[in-house]
Amino acid sequence: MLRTDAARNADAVLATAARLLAENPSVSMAEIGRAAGVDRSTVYRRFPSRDALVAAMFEAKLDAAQQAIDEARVETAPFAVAVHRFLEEMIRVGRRWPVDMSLMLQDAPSRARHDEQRTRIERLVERGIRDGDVRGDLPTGWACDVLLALLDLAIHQYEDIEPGPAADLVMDSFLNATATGR
Amino acid sequence: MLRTDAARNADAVLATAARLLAENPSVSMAEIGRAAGVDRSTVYRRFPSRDALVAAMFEAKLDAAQQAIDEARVETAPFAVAVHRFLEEMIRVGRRWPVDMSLMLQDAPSRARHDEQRTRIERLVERGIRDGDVRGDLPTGWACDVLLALLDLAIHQYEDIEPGPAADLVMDSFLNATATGR
DNA sequence: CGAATATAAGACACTGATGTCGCAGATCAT
DNA sequence: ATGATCTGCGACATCAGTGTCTTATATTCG
Repeated sequence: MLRTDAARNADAVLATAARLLAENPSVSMAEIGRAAGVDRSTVYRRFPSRDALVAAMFEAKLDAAQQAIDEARVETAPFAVAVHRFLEEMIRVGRRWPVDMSLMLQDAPSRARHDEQRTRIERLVERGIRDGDVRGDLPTGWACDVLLALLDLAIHQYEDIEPGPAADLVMDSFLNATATGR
Repeated sequence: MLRTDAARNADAVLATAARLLAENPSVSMAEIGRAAGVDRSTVYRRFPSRDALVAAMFEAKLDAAQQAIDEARVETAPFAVAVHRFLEEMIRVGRRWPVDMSLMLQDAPSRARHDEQRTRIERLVERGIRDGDVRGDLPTGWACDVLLALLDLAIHQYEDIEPGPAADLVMDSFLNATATGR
């Protein structure tokens, strides 16, 4: 078990890494450590390599995303409710872990988790199509991609809007963008 | 004046750099050269430094974008026509130069050009709001950001859709997402 | 308090990328 | 064809980042 100060440092390093890597994917371990208020050697003590740090950070983000999707009950809640809960929680997650998942290139285990989470959202949107809430005459995946693109927008470029209202906004644009005629 | 083979090599290096940098912002000069079919020293012969190569590549992309915006007559053509022409041409530009403009961080002159181009699109969307084609009750810039986010989607994730139909799709989602009630 | 654990600081070897140079041979233009 | 230009190849110095190690000091916690 980690001592409390050591655990606090490890958390700070992870959060700082997410923040710096979001802006510059090739930040050095020294810079991450400095920004987190610890020495470079301390970073290496907790994470044996740069890759290990990056992987751990993605795991932390994936954990948070997992919880958000689970709590949104995307498989069982009514469509609109599920989408909105997913959006609001994911806006929080995305802002706490601003790093983009596309940096996680061929990290097999993390990629599998990420793909699985994405699949659950795809299924949610497909349910929206079956229920008549979303148009079905669009290219496969388009509605889902639009939803996620709008989500990214709300996360990174409208940070002054609180998660709740931001989710409202994304939801509104998404439903209109992919609305059925009825 | 450059000899024709030298010019062809320079073009290949620029295009290859855009492609590789899009996937990995820290590709080496050697890798870019190899992918472009020339030696590392040839890359350095044409571009005195890595930064110079990256800057030249962004300039090439900005030139193409400039032409697309000019030809779309975004200030004078009817709103829907201007938007569609802009989208279709920018899809071509974005696919030929897949690198993301956010990598161009503090390159002052290029950034100014980019900001200027973006401002012209913002003004186009504002005209759409004045004309009643786009809702005006959204946060400032939201409609424009949605348009550009959908454009990025069409450029990078639906490459099998031709520029024309892809522009139709983006246009449709954009107009619905930001539609006025009327 | 005192033992266990965490830390900063510095030295070190290693690697890979950058940028420069010279040269022999290939390629283009006229 | 022949002079000018371009190229690949290899060598080289330089630099920054990685990862390892040791040591002396600081912090936590029982």
